Amino acid sequence: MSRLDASLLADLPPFSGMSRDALDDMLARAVSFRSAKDTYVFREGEEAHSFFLLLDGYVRVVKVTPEGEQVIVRYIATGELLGIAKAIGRDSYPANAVAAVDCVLLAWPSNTWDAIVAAHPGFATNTYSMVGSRLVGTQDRVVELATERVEQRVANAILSLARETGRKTDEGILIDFPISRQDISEMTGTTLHTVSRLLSGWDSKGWIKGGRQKITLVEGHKLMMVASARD
Amino acid sequence: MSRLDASLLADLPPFSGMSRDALDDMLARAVSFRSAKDTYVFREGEEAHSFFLLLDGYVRVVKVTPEGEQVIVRYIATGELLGIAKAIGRDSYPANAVAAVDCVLLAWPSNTWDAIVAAHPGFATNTYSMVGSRLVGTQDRVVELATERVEQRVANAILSLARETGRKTDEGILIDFPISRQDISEMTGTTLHTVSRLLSGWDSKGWIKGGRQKITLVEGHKLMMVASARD
DNA sequence: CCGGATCTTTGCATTGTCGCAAACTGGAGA
DNA sequence: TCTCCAGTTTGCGACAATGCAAAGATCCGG
Repeated sequence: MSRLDASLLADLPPFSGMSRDALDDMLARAVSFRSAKDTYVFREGEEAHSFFLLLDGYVRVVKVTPEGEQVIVRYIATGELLGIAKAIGRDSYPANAVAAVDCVLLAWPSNTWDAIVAAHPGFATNTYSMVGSRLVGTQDRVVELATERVEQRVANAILSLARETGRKTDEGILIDFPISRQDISEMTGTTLHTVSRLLSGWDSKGWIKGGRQKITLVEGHKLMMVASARD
Repeated sequence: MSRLDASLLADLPPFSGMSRDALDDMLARAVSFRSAKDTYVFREGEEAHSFFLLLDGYVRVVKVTPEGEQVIVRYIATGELLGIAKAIGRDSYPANAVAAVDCVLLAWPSNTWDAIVAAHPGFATNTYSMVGSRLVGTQDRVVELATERVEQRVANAILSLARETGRKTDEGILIDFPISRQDISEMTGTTLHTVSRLLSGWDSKGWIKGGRQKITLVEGHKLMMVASARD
């Protein structure tokens, strides 16, 4: 396994404002590991033994209903924390985390949380404000689901994915991990059929470029019009 | 204004595990005030000058969309904290807070947050785990909106309200603040018409007892059947 | 390079929910 | 007590979105 260096962490939001020594200390307490595409990083209900930093890749956070329907709660991008149940006073994970691509992660045992927070108050502050952002973001999602139509929600989902995880190509902004119509439907509370109809419509207008588990945003402003249209 | 005693706080979740001296200290930093029914405790976007404890009453947390539609994010019950923007690294409130009935609150200036947290780590821990619960609860709400039908969501909303704020009467469990069909629709992402149809249907079956801004849950298990019906 | 699994597209019938309109009702204030 | 108004109920037509079904496209492994 390769040596890890504090400079890997220095630029990541969870560690902003922390000294090099502090980063070394954090790193010394962590274990690095890989998670292959489509394998679980952790599962809902499982005891929260660790919390994680995603060093490379993308992770899907998924909830499953009693009826077996899946809902994608969020995507975790490279550089973000996940599984921080202990930080919010829970001792089991509230959702499943699945690698959307081959991933590299750092793991800290949950029982080191208190010591880490005590030693690195800046890390604690960063983490709590991230939790706050997620709460606010999730509330916005509730508002969206409660008030907008499917078409608008799907447009918003694609715009968000492009913004947060987009990679520039010569055709437009490509969502840089495999994402199916089914995934989009699980993000927006609809069916893969409806998503497919919408995307193929936008594709034929040249606003996006679709493909198998692939979406390229070509004309973002057109989708923004769709997302905010009164009707 | 009446004298406040630390015993008022001792039994409330935000202060659990804190010493009498600590409670006195918290209380000494706070200001008590009243908020009449339908007045704002704070508004979305406003600078988060204070955070609050609801000593008596109920507060509605509401978001408004650009199109002017309202969404009720949550109800705050007696004994809960609200407006803790500073705790999660925000300097403005992310939603509106409106008194659902005449309320009594305590307010702490936001700039005392750091000092309070430093002096009372137990309070900080309690607060962060409350934020965590709200995040998990809000995520569950996303799952519900994404997968369940209106009928189930309305049933769930009533069951939750009855559980969290219900008062036992001879007819059943009464939601003990004025709540309109419109309010229920703004909690569940539907229209007051649809809510009215559902409630009057359940009323005629004897499962609930409706009234003007009033709902009494009579046969909770029947609503639970509705809430979890496959179809 | 072929076969099969997976993902996507599309047509059609069905329906849950909305939007509009109008009538009804109960309670607060004059 | 009467009046008025906010809140509630209900009918009906419209439509967005679903569910089902089948065909088409794309990729991966042998």
